[in-house]
Amino acid sequence: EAERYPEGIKWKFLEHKGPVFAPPYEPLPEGVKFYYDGKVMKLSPKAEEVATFFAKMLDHEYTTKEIFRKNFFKDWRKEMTNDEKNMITNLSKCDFTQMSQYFKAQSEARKQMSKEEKQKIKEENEKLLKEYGFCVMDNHRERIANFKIEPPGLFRGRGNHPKMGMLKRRIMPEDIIINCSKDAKVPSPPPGHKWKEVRHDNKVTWLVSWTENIQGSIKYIMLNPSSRIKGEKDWQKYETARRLKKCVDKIRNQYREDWKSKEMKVRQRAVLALRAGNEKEEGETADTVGCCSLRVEHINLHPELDGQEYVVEFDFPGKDSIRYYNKVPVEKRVFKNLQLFMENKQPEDDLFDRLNVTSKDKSCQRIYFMYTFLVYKLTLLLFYFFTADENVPAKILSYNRANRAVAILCNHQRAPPKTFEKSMMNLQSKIDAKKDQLADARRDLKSAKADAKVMKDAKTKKYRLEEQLMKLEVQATDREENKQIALGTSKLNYLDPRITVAWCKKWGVPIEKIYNKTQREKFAWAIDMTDEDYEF
DNA sequence: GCCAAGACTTGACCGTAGAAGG
DNA sequence: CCTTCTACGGTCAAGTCTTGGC
Repeated sequence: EAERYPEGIKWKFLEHKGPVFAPPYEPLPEGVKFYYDGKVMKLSPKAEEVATFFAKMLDHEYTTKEIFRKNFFKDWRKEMTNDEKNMITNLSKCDFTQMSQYFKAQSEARKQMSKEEKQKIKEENEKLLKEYGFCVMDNHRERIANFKIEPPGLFRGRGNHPKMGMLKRRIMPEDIIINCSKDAKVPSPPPGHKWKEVRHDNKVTWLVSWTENIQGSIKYIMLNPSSRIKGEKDWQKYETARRLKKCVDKIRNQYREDWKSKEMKVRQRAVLALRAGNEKEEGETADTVGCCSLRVEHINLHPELDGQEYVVEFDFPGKDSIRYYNKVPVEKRVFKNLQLFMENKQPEDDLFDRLNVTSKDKSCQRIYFMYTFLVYKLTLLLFYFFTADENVPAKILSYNRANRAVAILCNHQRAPPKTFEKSMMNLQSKIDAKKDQLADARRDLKSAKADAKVMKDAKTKKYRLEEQLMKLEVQATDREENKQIALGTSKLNYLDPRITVAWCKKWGVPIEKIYNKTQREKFAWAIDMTDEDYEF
């Protein structure tokens, strides 16, 4: 309901306190020794700090990887004095165990702190949040998402990242660009320091930015998802998806026609159907692909497989190097086209070689709406799975099942929780105990026939136990089905929250059962505007 | 018109507060 | 009340998509 701004203008007034910097390095106590080639060695403060980054990760698999060790050692040497450089020439001769043990002891001590000490820390955090965690954007006090600057450490790329282990340097005020409005009070840099720049750009949403040294990319401090500026954008996303709903059939018919096109490029575009997977700089990042950047080696074609015709077998590393493996039956025309695209190519050649994903080719534009399409498709899918069970736990199960169907489609997997089996067994024994109780209650009820009051009590008890048992059983089903599925991403990013809100209202499910506090804050706009007849 | 830089969204992972269980 | 477990939220890497400068 707030005033709309002209195209591109994101705000008129913006004031904040600037970022919170990582705490300065605290040198190790005298007693904690570092050994090189079996001999004690006192490191210079800079070299010591970088050494502690490695020591802190000693138990992690990263420190066994060759690329990680090589990158770390190279960057570590840059921080050493000449003497240290001459002395320390082999990482394998470095002994970080005392450092590592010291940090473990510290974290143990933190756990053992008294209630009062923990309370004190909590209060300090709250104070910091209160002071730096909010800004004023136009007429609202808004929560900032990440007001703390990322501390220095070793870069942890995912998958086979060529830069893993490199030193992520400490960010100083001199690296920081502050963005605020001209009429706002400019945050003051820490004493003795200056900001790199103060600018007043209301065509962007960020408050603070800096350039990180690993990829040379820019990092930002922005607002929380609960903020107006994020909420409006989110809302807009779902509105675009709703508009897509109106023309999706036309688009589909068009690309089905294009499967027959004389022009290879048009065919490729039509088989691809949507755009995902930008080009990446080789050697700068892990080797992962999206559908535009699929290579011949990532698919296998089976004219027949397990009783199905025209099956495409996908096997490729996707975002975060998560493996995508799936066998998908496709229409004959798609299959034949894929065969054509693979002809006379090497495994490492691009499957869709005629499409330039970065080009502004107008004829390709209509397929350039990856999120929109996902949002559209997934929201419909959620809707499709909704059912109306009579009790609330069963309704929630059915909601989660719908959510799960979406997550599976998106390949949102998770490693089963470490304690999964155990917690499942615990739950099962609770169910068994409940069943025993219920059997007892049923027996009591039978033998209570004579006395009306006793019988009434027994009935209530039986009913209550049945209710509790049902809840436990539903919980067990839900947990079992969710073993390897991560619901968060699809719930937070792809499913129109208004559908969820409408569903909750329609079936009398409290919204807190579906969205936790953070999620309710993020979707406040949807909760406010939606009634039970909302249609996507 | 191209494309690198910039902006913004998505996503896995991890530590821990606080709920649940004993 | 103490211990155990798990959901939550923070963190930051890794994507997508837009913009602006040449």
